[in-house]
Amino acid sequence: MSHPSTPAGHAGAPRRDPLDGLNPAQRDAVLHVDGPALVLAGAGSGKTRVLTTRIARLVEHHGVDPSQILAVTFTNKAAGEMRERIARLLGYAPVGMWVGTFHAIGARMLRAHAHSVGRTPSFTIYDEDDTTGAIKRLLERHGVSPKDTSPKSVASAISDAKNQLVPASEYDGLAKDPFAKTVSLVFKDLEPAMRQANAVSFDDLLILPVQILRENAHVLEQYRKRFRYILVDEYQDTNRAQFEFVRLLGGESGNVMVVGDEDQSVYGWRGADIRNILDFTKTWPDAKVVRLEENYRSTPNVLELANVVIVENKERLGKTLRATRAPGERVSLVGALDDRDEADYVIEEISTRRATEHRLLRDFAILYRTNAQSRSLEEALRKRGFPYRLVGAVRFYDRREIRDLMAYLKLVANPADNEAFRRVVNVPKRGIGDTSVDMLAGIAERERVPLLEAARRPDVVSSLRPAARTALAEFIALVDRLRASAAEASVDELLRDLVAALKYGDHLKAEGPDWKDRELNVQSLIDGAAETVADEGGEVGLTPLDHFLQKATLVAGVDALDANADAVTLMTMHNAKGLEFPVVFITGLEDGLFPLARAYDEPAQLEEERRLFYVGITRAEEKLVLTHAEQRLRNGERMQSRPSGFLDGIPDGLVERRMTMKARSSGRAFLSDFGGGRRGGGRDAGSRWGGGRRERAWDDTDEQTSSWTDRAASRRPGAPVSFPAGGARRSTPATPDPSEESQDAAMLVPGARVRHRKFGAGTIAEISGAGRDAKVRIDFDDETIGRKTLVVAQANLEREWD
DNA sequence: GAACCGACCGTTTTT
DNA sequence: CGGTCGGTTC
Repeated sequence: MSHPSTPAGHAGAPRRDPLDGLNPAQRDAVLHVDGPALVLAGAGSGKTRVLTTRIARLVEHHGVDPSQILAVTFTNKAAGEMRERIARLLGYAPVGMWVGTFHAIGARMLRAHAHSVGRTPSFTIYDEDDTTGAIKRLLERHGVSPKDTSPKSVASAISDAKNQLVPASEYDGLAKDPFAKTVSLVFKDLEPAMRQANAVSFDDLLILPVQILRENAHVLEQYRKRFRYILVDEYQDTNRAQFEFVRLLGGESGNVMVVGDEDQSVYGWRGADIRNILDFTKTWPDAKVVRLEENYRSTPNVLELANVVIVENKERLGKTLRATRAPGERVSLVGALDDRDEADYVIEEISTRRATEHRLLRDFAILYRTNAQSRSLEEALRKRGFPYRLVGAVRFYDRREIRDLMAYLKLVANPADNEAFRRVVNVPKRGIGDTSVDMLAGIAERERVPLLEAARRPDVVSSLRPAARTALAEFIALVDRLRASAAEASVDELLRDLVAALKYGDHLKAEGPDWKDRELNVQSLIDGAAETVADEGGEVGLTPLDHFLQKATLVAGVDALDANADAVTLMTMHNAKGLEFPVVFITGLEDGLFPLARAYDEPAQLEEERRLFYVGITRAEEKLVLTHAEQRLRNGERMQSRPSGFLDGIPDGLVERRMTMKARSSGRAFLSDFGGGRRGGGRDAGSRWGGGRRERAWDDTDEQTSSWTDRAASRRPGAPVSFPAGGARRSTPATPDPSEESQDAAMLVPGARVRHRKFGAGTIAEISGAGRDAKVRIDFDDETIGRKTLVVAQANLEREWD
């Protein structure tokens, strides 16, 4: 591969020494050759440069064959960038090196050993929906209604177990409460069912390779020999299974270099275990530890804020970012009236800065905690006519038309894929509804064959209506025909064939007015397929279709991010990890939203939220703007909010506080107070803004929230305000029905007997908070349930009179 | 079996 | 508010 545009590609021209310009710590890490190493890399400290330079050195100076290197990244996009940078350093693209996400690498390994876990190399990767669907079917088989045990919660319980490498057999022993028992039931059935469908889940991509490595000494030996050097990026986000994978492959030599930042660990909810990085030196006691603390990305102002924020956390190895750049603008903290006002402010600010600072739209990123927040921002951008790219919310591959066509392809690649079969057997409508599919499923289960096989049986066919009979025959014929051509045809050819045979265009037109967009999506799918065929994965014995499906299933939202487009970027802070922008807005800094309300209970969760804030802050190169709104539309309901607790510890002078025009003219007491700095006065006694220090329990804040809400309500009669208490999940007029309120209030007394839909009867032990955040601790009569803390507004409790 | 309608529900983050 | 699911009707 030649790189005519990169200086490194010029033959003969002396390449700059890659070690030039590295600071001592970076150099230390780069020059490390054998043995384990932990690189604690603060945000913006040049860790990618360290990783790529080290790999290039291993190849160039230590005679390591590229095929002996395994590099794991967090996203496919990061993998692509790493490849590119290594190629640039070397002056050529290395062959045989494995660079990819854990999932992609796991999939690749699994293809090679599919037989040993009862799959063929053409196995399907079930996405979350597919896996949940399969679980739903198993629940039904056990006569469990998906109503009282949601398949999703079972799926996530199983996923948690898998990520911690707890097998079904072991889980069974641990299952105590009724829910866990149900989970266990399904868990045991899941692997056989997945085998039968020749499918694996996302989690399986991690745990099956681990299983293979554990159970086959020779395979393990083979991979250990092959991967002499292992590098793992974003190590703080690895889970137990990934840890074990690395540990196994690392072997005794332990040529494992992990790079991470415990302050940026934000995937605990997905099973990531921050201990992996905190305890790395326990696993490898002789590991070399390098700290990269010099930050090349952000101005001192931004960094100082980042440090102030993160220092509140306890679970840290501890490091402090040191600025290398010249001081820039101060960080702004802006109070807005509501989410629309906030959005308008942000877009206006972008507009101004673009004009006065000659910035491109792609220099701006707007970050938020939850995807739902993108809406008002998008609206404001559209109003202005600013192009934007939205990362993550609805992935391309999640669109219905794409999923349908992909399901056809999956079924073609893997005729045992029952989830795919169910999805498309009646798309477009061909008269094969639920009853027919249920009948098929019954036979398939009895005969232990996939649905598609069952559909071929004569007894099945004869019991269908004539119309359905021919329709089913045609469907099978189509799948068979595509399957025959899949061995040779390219994926885009297959897709074109499929779309024509289904008259898919007509189908889309019949489905609704947005068919033009959807048709365009189909076209991009075909175009994308045409491109994918071109880049070769280097695996043997697989069809282009297999390659395509695997890649498509494992793409993430960020992977699609086009760095060249001149557009404002909108995304969650999770998605922003690893990215940087000259100007960054972090929006929605309000209690209950960021940090999310549910994080209050658990200190660990609150720390994770704070780390997420830290990630957001450190995305900014030159200018950071933090915003919050007084009220916000959430679930179609107006919510009153107060500024995030994260803002409390920020000293005056570090940020410049402002308000939008609307917020100022609305003249709220707390906002003017807020704008004037952190003096006492004008506020309720005990207000956080009244100068209290940071070390305060979170529990005592609820009361203030509600008292403030009440005050606001009384100040502006008639204003729609979300009201406290007892499952009142709607906008309530400022004068709520008193009977309703008192009833609810009467219920919330310690000692009162209540009944919960799922947990049964119990006694209230304790009450905390008020309003929407009110929580009750209940001792349930059922001992297997025991004591639980529930949010009143969600628990739907009934008073039990006895 | 399909189209329509209303109830419900849920909202963190993603490979 | 918006999407999904289940039930009802044709």
